[in-house]
Amino acid sequence: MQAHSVNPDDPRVRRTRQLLQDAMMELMRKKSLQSITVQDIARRAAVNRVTFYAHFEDKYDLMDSIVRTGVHAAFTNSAPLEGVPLEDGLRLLCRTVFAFLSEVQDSCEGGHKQFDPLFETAVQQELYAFVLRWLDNLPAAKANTQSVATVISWTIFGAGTDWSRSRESSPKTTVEMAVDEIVNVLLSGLRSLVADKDALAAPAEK
Amino acid sequence: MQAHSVNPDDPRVRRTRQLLQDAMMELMRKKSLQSITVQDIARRAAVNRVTFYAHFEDKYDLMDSIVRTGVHAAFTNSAPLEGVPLEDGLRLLCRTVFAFLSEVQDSCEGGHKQFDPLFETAVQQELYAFVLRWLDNLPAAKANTQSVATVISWTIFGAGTDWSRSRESSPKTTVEMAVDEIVNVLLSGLRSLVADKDALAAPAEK
DNA sequence: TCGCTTGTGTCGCGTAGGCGACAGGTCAGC
DNA sequence: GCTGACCTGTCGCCTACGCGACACAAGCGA
Repeated sequence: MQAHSVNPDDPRVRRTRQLLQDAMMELMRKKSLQSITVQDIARRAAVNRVTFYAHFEDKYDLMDSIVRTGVHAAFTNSAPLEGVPLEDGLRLLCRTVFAFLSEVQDSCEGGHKQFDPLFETAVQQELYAFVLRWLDNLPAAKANTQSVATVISWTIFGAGTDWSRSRESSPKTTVEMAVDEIVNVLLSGLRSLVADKDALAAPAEK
Repeated sequence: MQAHSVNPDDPRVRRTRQLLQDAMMELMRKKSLQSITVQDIARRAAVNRVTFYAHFEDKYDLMDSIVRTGVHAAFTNSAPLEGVPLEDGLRLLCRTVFAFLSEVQDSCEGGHKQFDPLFETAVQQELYAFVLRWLDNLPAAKANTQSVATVISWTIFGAGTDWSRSRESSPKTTVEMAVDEIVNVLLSGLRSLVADKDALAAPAEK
C-alpha cells in the first residue's frame, strides 16, 4: 500500500489514474462490479496490474474515486452557487444531484444497486462537503452549519435515490415536481430547526 | 538523437507516441504545420517536451509517422487483398487511396499542400511497400515485381492527388469514374510492360 | 545597437511505470 | 481428497518519463 507515496501533480500519475477510471467506467456498462477483476481493468487501460495497486487499494477504492470525482465535477461545472439565495441554491443542487444519479443509473448496468453502500457514502460525503462550503460562504453565515449541511445533504441524496429508483417502474413524476417538493420540505423543516432566522433569508445585507 | 533506443513494445512508448500523434492531428485541424511548435504539441499531449525528442526528430518526423501509420491502417483495415484478382485489387487500392487522400484533405486545414514533399514520399513509399508485398504473394508471382510496384504505386498516388485537388474546384468527376479510368490505364499499360503475360491473369492455377 | 522574448535541442537526476516472479487464495472438475 | 486454472497482492530490477537547467538562435521593439 504505497498508494499515497505518489505525487498527484505528476502528469504520468494523472494519466494513469484517468486511464484506470475510464477503463472501469467502460466495464461497468456491461458487467457487474462483482464480476470485474483488477486484471480486466489493467488490461483495458493498457496499464500494468502492479501499477494499479500503486494508486488504488482495490476495485472498490477505484470505484469510490470515480464517484467522488464525478460528483465534484458535476457541482463545480453546473452549480456555481456564489451569492445565490438559499432557495435557488437548493433547487440547483437538487437538479444537479438528480441528474447525476440518473446518469449513473443509465450508464452502470443495473443501476447502482450493486454497490450501494460504497456509492451512498461517497456521494453523500461529497455532497455534504460541498453544501458545508457553500453555507459557510453565505453572507448570513451562522454557527450550526454542520448540522444543517447534514440535513440538507442526506435529504437531497435520499430523495434523489428514491426518485431515480422509482423512475424505472413509474416514470410519471417529473424532475421538477420532485425537486419542488424536496425544496419546500427542506425550507419549512429548516425554518423550525434553525435558531437564527436570518440564515434563511436571501443575502439581504450584502 | 536517442529516438531509436526506446522499446516500441513498451506500453508507455505506445501511449506517448499515440498522445503526440493525436495532439498533432488536432492541431493540424486549425493551424498550419509551419506555425505549430514542438511546445504546442507537447503541451496539448500532456507530455514533456524533452520526451518528444526521445521519439521524433522534429515535428516533420512526427508528421511523417502519422501519415505512414494512417496509410498502413487504411490498407490493412479496408483492403484485404488475399487471393484477389489483379483488376479487383487495383480497384480496391484506388478507392482506399482516394478515400485516404480526401480524408486528409478535409481534416488538415488547407489540405496537404503545405507539407507536400514530406507527404508525397511517405504515402507513395508506404503504398509501394504494400503493393510489392501484394504482388509477391500473388500465385502468379514473377520477377520484376519491384518495377511494376513502382509504376502502380506512383500512378495511383499521383492520380489520387490530382483528383483530390480538383475535387475542390470542380467536384463533378465522381470517385468511381476516376478510379475506372486509372485502373483501365494501368491494366493496358501493364500489358505492354510486362513480359510474362500470366502475371495479369487472375489466379487461375490455384 | 542592445536587450527581451520565444522556440530549439540536450544534459543529469529523481520518480513513475513495466515486467518477471513469487506466495497465497479461491473454485471447478477429475 | 487433489489437481489445474485463475485472481490477488507484493517484491526487485530496469526502462521511460518529468523536470530544472543550460547554450544557442531567430525575431522584435526600445
